[in-house]
Amino acid sequence: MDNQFISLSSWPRAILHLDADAFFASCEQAVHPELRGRPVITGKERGIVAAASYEAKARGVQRGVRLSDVKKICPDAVILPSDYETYSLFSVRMFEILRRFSPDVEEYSIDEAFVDLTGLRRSFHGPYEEIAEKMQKTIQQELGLSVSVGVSLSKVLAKIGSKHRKPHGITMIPGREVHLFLEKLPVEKVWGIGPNTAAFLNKRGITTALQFARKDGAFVKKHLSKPYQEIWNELNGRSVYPVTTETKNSYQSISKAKTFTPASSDETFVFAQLAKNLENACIKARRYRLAASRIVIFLRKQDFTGSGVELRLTRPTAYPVELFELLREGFGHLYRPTSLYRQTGVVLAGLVEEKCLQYSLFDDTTKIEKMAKIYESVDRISQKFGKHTIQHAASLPTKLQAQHEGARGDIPVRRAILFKGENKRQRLKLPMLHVKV
DNA sequence: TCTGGGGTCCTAGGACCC
DNA sequence: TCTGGGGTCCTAGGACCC
Repeated sequence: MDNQFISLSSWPRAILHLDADAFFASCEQAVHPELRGRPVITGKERGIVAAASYEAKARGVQRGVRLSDVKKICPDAVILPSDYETYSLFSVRMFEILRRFSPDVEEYSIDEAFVDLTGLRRSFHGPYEEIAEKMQKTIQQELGLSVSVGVSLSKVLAKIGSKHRKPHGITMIPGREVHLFLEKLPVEKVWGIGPNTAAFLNKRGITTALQFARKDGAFVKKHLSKPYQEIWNELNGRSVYPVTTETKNSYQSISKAKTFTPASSDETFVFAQLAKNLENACIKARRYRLAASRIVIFLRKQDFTGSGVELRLTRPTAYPVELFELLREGFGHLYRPTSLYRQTGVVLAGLVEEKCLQYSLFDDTTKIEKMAKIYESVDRISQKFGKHTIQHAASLPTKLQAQHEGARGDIPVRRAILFKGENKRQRLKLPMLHVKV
């Protein structure tokens, strides 16, 4: 019989995955009742569809489509800019509702969560399916949002469940039925298996999730790395990914990028965009009390090709004033007056906790402390009166030159640019410059 | 398939030390 | 000077995710 999916290694878990349906568009419809029943699209600021309500999807609108094309397919669509602050509020409230049912809630993304339901039937006096129904209903009633839910033995299986029927579905995948879901599922649809691994598996005759799950452990161990061995276990009903309740409080890297239209070759303007990204990234870093020891900056042209540089700092920092000179230098290596640019970006990497910072003998500690105080005030004021109430002059194009000259000689980061690297190329899809200083 | 603006983790190989 | 065995840290690159 096909009961090999019943977990043998430990007490079977009941993991629930919840995924909000057309989340951004649904939030808009919840806030603006007059939009209910109408095709709603968000992403106006970017010129492409970020999210489409089911009414819009029914008319053939898909994510990523250009808004100019949307108007042809669906002339009556309501097109709105994305309002992340509102969506975040809905998100927080949705997670709060889930915590009424179980303390083990993992906030996986703005519109997705995992909940460990194991053992809750007793206190709930009913089957897991009823818990899922009650959650779905509560979220609908209190927030006006539709969600889809999957419940199974592991996170990977629960995800397959929540995707199985959308919108507003509830899909239970008990151990004895796992194979029925996996046999119809192409292996590349499994969470964590991307095009590359799928191509590899296909070459070995594995095209469905079931074929992968049924492959023997020796094969998996021999040909695949740890993440895929874990997925293989999860598909077989052995839960190896825990539901983690801690909310994120640190980062490995922080990046900010912004695309602008029309493209520009104006040096002052493009640099101002870059400086603004740096400021935003630093604001976020300071909020988490982090400082960067490496910075990647990049420029992209109209066809999205472009180039980047990596800058290494002699001392980690999250204060833009210490970095503008470097930024200028790095920018100088990338910028070509004859190119039209569409995007600039900054990545703060090598992040370390502020409290772990050690100053070397050469650092002017009183100066650094002074700067810390200034930025504390800046951050406080920004919080109170909105972002960019206070801004560095370098990100204001007109004042750029004056500020830059004025700042020179006053910058306490002692030097820093290093260079280089083919690295980040893949992730950013950019060639990195080699700059020796 | 990419769009776009975020992120993560894993692995192999080199540098350096004993 | 070379050989060898072992450990640790760092980096670049790869693959995926929402």
